[in-house]
Amino acid sequence: MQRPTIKTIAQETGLSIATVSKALNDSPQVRPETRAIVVAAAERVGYQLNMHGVQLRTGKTYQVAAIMTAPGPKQNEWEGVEYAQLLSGISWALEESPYRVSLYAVRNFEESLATIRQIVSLKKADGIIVSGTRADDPRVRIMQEADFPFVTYGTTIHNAPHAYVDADNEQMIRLSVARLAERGHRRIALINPMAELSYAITRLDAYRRALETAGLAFDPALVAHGRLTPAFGRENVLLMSDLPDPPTAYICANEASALGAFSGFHARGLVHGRDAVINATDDLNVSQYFAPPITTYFLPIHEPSELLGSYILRCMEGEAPEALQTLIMPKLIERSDDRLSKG
Amino acid sequence: MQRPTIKTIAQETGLSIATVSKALNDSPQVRPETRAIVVAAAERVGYQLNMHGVQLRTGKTYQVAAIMTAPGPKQNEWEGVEYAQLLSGISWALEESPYRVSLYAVRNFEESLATIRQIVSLKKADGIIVSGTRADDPRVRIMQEADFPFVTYGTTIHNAPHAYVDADNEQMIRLSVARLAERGHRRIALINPMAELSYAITRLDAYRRALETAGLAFDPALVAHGRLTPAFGRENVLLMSDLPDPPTAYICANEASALGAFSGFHARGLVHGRDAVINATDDLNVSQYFAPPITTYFLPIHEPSELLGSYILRCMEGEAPEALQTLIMPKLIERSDDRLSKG
DNA sequence: CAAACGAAATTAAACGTTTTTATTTTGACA
DNA sequence: TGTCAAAATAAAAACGTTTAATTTCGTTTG
Repeated sequence: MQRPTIKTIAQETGLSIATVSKALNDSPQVRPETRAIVVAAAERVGYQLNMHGVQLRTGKTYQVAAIMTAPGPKQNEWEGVEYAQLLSGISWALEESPYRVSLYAVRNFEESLATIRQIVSLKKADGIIVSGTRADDPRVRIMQEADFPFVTYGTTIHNAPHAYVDADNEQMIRLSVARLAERGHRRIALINPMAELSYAITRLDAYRRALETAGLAFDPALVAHGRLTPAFGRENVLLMSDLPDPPTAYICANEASALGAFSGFHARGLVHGRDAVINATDDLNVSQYFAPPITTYFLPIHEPSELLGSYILRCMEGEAPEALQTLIMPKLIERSDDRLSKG
Repeated sequence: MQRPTIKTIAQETGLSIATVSKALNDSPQVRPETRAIVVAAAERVGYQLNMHGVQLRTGKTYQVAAIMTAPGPKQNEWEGVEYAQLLSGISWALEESPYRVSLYAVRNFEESLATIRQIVSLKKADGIIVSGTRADDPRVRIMQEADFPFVTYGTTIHNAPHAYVDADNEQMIRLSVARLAERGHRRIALINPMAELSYAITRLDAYRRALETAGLAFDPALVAHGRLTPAFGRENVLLMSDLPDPPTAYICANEASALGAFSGFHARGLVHGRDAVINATDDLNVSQYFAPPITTYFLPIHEPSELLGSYILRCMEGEAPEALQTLIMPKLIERSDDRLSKG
């Protein structure tokens, strides 16, 4: 037996396929009694909407493109990004809707740009979710110019507003620096993501201002930008601990780099809490298992990701982007005193 | 201007849409010269195939469903699964093909079963990639009975053969146990994934046989099954180190649980290399940043994932599943001696 | 009571392909 | 030059849906 279509229901009920279609779409043009008959018949024959027909007719794809920038196969370094959680959060937010998440894995920024250009021009999706934004992001410009629905995970400085979700990096760094300064730290290192990323800039700005507020000098030697791998964290601890006036605190942008920082401590014979401390900001919450556990600003990844999903839905429905902007403040989890016990 | 279709090309060339379609699909029914004209015209007008038309006409979806079982939003525990890499590997393998990866995030086994049932019965995809297989896996049975193309990441015991990719868990555990036994360990703990998972069984079997070969007794108290979170690793070190005859070696199924095991060492005052050692088997390769780094069987995730992608392609093309089965042997990376230096 | 109206249904066209069937063209051969 | 088969192209139908245009029919209205 063939899969039932609206034609099947039409025959079944003696109505025309147009009426059936309208009935199933809750059109006001069809009488409630008729609708009931149609719905009953649909139920009876086990009708399921065939998306291909809809897609061809309406031009809608019912796909949300998730652009995922994952490093190429050659790089086996862990970056501590829980893309899985991010993607499932989005996917779950779309669960009740007819939309599906279509994955576009790209290797780098240029590829993501090309991919987005293609999706937009060929309408391969109805909406796009993009992460790893740059301050001035050409991808955002492309989508804005095409009036294409999109949400970014991360902010930008574009003048035209767009939907975004992000952690409140500014506040997080500000409080983080203030807290360490309070505890007597005068040399605070910032392990930051790649310099071109929007949140790297936000964090750096906040860092500089917070230092100023605390009356501390800014030293470029205490700031590092790069891919947030353990290797990067380790490397910078090795480098910075050799400075004449080494840092007594490291603010790592994620837990992967924090883990690497620990490895650097180990290599240099530094003891956490005596020689220096490590703080992290992340969404993985794995740092509670470090030895010792460290203080972290923690943002459960499902929060921003579900928000991304619901925002892209609302965005595709035409809602104004101004209403779809959220900065989430991660929660401070203090796992160590973070005062140096010189002894 | 409208997006060009084959109709546009037909007008442009004066040919019929049928000929254009055939020409573009390399049909032998069309003269090479004609094909050249069509291709040139297509190029000129910037023609791009509209998938919706194809999908409606052919019934093919050009989607590969990737079933991803991610724990619900309530569980923030890291499980050290690099789904991102897995998904991108698959996605890259499909890059040259017309297929896209469509993501189906599910919360648990039951949901994955229901999802697969739906995909199969409603033909929502042309192929399925499923991970986390059970020994006797009802999802596999459903797909087999429906003659639906699929590849599993993980083995099963189904009699009918199917395409799969997996790490060679049997050999890995066998060698791992033998290596530790050689180094004088008589009490070797196995931190295993959830008992119902196929690879848990494979590993347990291999473990028992390897113990026997080494002349060591099997002690159920040294085996734990559960979700491979850091919490699980920690918990089991706390438990097992309290045994009258505690283990001197822990084989952790992934690096997340190994990290947790370290945390357990820390809590109990155990020193790695003196009181006990930790080994891991994983695809993350983050254990080189542990303090101290530990010995690991390492399988770069892009290998199995790209294989999954190419296998599902070949499977959808009708290739026999027997030809699409691979066990990959992870590489041993010795980062510590793993002999106990009692002292 | 006929005309006009409005609600609710139907008809028909369209979305862009592929594919089956029909038709035309071509070239070989008698 | 005419015939015929083979080759190349064209015509038409179909996939499942939505929607604009049209028809039907009962009700209101002047």
